[in-house]
Amino acid sequence: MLYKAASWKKVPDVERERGVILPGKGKEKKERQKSLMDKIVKDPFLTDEELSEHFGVSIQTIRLDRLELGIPELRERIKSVAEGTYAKVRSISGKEIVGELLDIDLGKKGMSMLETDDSMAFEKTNIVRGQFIYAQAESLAIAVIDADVALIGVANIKYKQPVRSGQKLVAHAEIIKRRENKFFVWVRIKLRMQEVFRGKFILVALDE
Amino acid sequence: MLYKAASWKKVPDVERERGVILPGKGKEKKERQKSLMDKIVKDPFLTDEELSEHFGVSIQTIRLDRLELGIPELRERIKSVAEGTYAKVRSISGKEIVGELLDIDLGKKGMSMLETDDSMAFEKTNIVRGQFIYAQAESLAIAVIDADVALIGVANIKYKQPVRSGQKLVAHAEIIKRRENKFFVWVRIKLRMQEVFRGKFILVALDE
DNA sequence: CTTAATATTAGTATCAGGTGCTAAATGTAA
DNA sequence: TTACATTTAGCACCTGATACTAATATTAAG
Repeated sequence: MLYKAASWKKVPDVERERGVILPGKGKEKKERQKSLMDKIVKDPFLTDEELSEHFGVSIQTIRLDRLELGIPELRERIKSVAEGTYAKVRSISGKEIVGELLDIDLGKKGMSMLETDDSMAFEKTNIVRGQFIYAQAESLAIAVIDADVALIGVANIKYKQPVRSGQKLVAHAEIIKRRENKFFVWVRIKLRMQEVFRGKFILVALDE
Repeated sequence: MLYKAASWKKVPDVERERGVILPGKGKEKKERQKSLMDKIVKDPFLTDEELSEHFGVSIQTIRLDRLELGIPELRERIKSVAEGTYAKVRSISGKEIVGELLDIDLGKKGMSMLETDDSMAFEKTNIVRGQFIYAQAESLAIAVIDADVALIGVANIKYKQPVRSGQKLVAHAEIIKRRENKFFVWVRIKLRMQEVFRGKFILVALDE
């Protein structure tokens, strides 16, 4: 789920729910509230006004519903999305290196560090998903190439050990060969002394 | 960079800068503004009030500085962080299949579709980054395995054609061999009739 | 010292998107 | 008809701003 309802604290004391008799309209209300929760989870950027138009009820009703459901106001929702994803984006964003660039010698070699966390791992086992390790390796490989844009042509990779969330991964990349616009890069990722990933990338630089 | 200054549009016409004579205090101002930009880039969640306290100037001065630097207000900054990352997280989130699961025959084969967008691509060229294509392939490969958790052991992959943002990718995965807890999975990703990715994964199922 | 320009601070009106409260209107089932 | 749930309305207030005007330093140069 993108927008965790569970993270909304301070659900207010809603005395209304005590009511023994639930008149007919209760169904409409319940359905609307269910649908409302759904809609906001899918798109937390909706204002009460937009929601009231969508459901054909007044703004006040939407506010009551949010109160009963413990859904915070728009700004808090946006903030929670921003805060919740701020760290993740740092490590997976296509814009930059996945992980932190520790050292780089353009055209030769580079080094990066990735601090893994729960968001990158399987929930049950805390084992970090391969795609994040791959992304660290790929982005470092691209970074060491001294060219504007580089694409992966071929990759040969091997995961040697599972990585648990919370562990710090250090990646080393080295350009071992170059033929015209083709770069051959080796990337090794270590967890302390142990190698957990090894990959050979062939990258193609595009010049425009 | 986490928080793109470049994405802040509508830099206002600041006539002040025309001034020929720049008195002494100009240095303090410039330094403060540089530092201000830095601070906001590092932490976009700071209000004008907090910033004014930090720099020991009035809120108005902070506002003037923001105006001159083209930095939007707090709420817009938070929103931009949230919006900018919302799509990315959805498509790369470890929780689910990257792309949409179209068909699955557990233990045999599966099919998924990924609609690429700008957030997955290089800005200059619109070419989709390999890690997203890889993530689609990997997650589908894991999905077809009829086991709780599977890890990638080895992967042999090849990107055959660049993919532009906006294009729809259809991935087919097929288990071709199984030896105990090791699964051999082929994944092919096509863009219409053309194959853009081909990979062989060896997955290891973990049972606890 | 005076002047002109810059830099800073102050104050007011206004806005969006709410909260929190009270009160009234509108169902609806018994 | 009544009791209760549900919905709507209205108002004061809040935060973090914008937009604007005006006053007050600060400072370099004549």
